[in-house]
Amino acid sequence: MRNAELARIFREIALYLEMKEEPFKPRAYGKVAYSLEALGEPAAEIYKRGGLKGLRQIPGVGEAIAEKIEELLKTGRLGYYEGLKKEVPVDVGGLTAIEGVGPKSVKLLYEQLGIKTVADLERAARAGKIRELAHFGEKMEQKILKGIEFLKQGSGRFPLGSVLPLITEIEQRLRALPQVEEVVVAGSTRRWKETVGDADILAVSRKPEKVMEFFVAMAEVVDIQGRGKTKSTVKLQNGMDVDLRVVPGESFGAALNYFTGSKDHNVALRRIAQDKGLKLNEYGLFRGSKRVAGKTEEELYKALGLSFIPPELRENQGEIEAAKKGELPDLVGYGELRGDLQTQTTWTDGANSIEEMAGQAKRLGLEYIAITDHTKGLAMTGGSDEKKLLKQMEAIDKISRSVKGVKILKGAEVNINKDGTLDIEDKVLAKLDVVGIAVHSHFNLARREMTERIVRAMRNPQADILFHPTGRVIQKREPYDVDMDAVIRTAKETGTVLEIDAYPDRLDLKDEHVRKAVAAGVKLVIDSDAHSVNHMRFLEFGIAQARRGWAEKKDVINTRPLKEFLKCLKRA
DNA sequence: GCCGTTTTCGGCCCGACTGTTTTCAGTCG
Repeated sequence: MRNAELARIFREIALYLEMKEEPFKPRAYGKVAYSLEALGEPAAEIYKRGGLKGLRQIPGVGEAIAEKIEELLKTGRLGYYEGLKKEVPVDVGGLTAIEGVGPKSVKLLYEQLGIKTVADLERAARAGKIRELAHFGEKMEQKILKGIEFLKQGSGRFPLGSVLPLITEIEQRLRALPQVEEVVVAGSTRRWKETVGDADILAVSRKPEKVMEFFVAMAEVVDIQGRGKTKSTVKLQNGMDVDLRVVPGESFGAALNYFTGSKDHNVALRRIAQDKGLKLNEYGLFRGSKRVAGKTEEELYKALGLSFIPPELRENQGEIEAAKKGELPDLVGYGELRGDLQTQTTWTDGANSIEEMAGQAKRLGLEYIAITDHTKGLAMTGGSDEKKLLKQMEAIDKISRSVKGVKILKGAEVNINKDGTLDIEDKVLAKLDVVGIAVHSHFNLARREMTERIVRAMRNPQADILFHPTGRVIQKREPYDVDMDAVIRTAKETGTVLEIDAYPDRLDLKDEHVRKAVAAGVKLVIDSDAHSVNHMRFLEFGIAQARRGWAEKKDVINTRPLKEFLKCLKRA
């Protein structure tokens, strides 16, 4: 059973317990669901290796839940869950996914009208039966129907790269208002999460009504889900929700902190405040009614006895403990990259020439760029064979004579064959400055076969960098089934560099892999995987990904000057 | 049901907005 399925079951249990008004237990189950989703490896693997004791290492898993996971893994069923389901046999997950419908409503709808599914609810609402219930009314009935409509459109989460331009535009519009003193995008966008469910924008203003008026009237708004003096939520044409919160200046730091999250991080901070006899909310840190901090995030963390925690780390994954001890990593900074090691040109499937890509690198302030077109295994892109590759090397030499201010490195994105060999002869690879290797075919090999294939390729003395190591495309393609611990071990053993692919749909390695690689002392590069000059701006997404994996400047070798960078490669 | 450099028992984050109510419960983030 996969983690996502385990998580779904525990989340449903939490909802059932909430229906029964059980105190505290719902939180415990909900937390475990979240924790399972965030887990780097299958719980089944953990159980196989470490049994019940292993499971209890998972955050939020104690004796009782460990046994429940065991039962699910062994039998595929859970008696406790089935018992709850029998009491109130409804699609609680589906029903509570409707905006405005929670577990209490689900219970009432079932008891009063026998509603079990979203389809039942839609029928009842259309028939005007909802408004007749106590605590419901005509407005709730309409809200439910609207919620079901939105659900059918299936919006969900968005890759950050696909919505960031719009979010930034809204931010700029708000900033231009005369009533607005300050605007910041907070939430998962500020934490640079791979995908965002909604956008959270924070503004400082003494006239919040005017700001709200403008916000809910924007052209992209298709629905106003909430509108108050200080907080409003709208849904945009593309299905994304945007929250705007307006606070006074003296609360800005506390509000920014609260609104940036993550939720778990916030809860942990509030616990620390409690322990110190303080209270933390979005208006500040208070001792009694006296505000002791809140204007800036810096003073807030300081008052809690913590060093400042960069937003990318705020996931309650050990950053608070590290901040307490003053042991936070000195994260690699935006703008610290000196080179880009994966770019494609018109020689294969890129949109721009070698000269144009080099020119863009220079404009972006880079010192070097590797041209890494595909090789012959990827026939559809016109991938290079040995002959074409040698010809491209000559072309680069020629171009280099006229292009000043940026060094063009000769490279390739070499295909890893099914058996782990490479599709270009070693003696030709040896002539290149940088050799990247990557899987582009046979994505569905079994875990062991895929792992052996990639490990074998990494052992090739010509293979400098493993490009996009797991091959996932966010919301489109699952990662290949590869044992990343083995890949990280092999990288360390062989001196192979692992790539963080900055392309916003890839962001591969994932944050947790980056963190493991960094802990193992593996060298990393951050590349744009650009197929046009415009894509080279994606590098900042890769830097964000590295930061979310706790990477420092020293871990990322393309922060170094060219000569030093080249010395870090295996073949140097 | 989980968790612990104040705790192995006694705690468990905090507030805005909505809709339905005449003072609050439910939902959401």
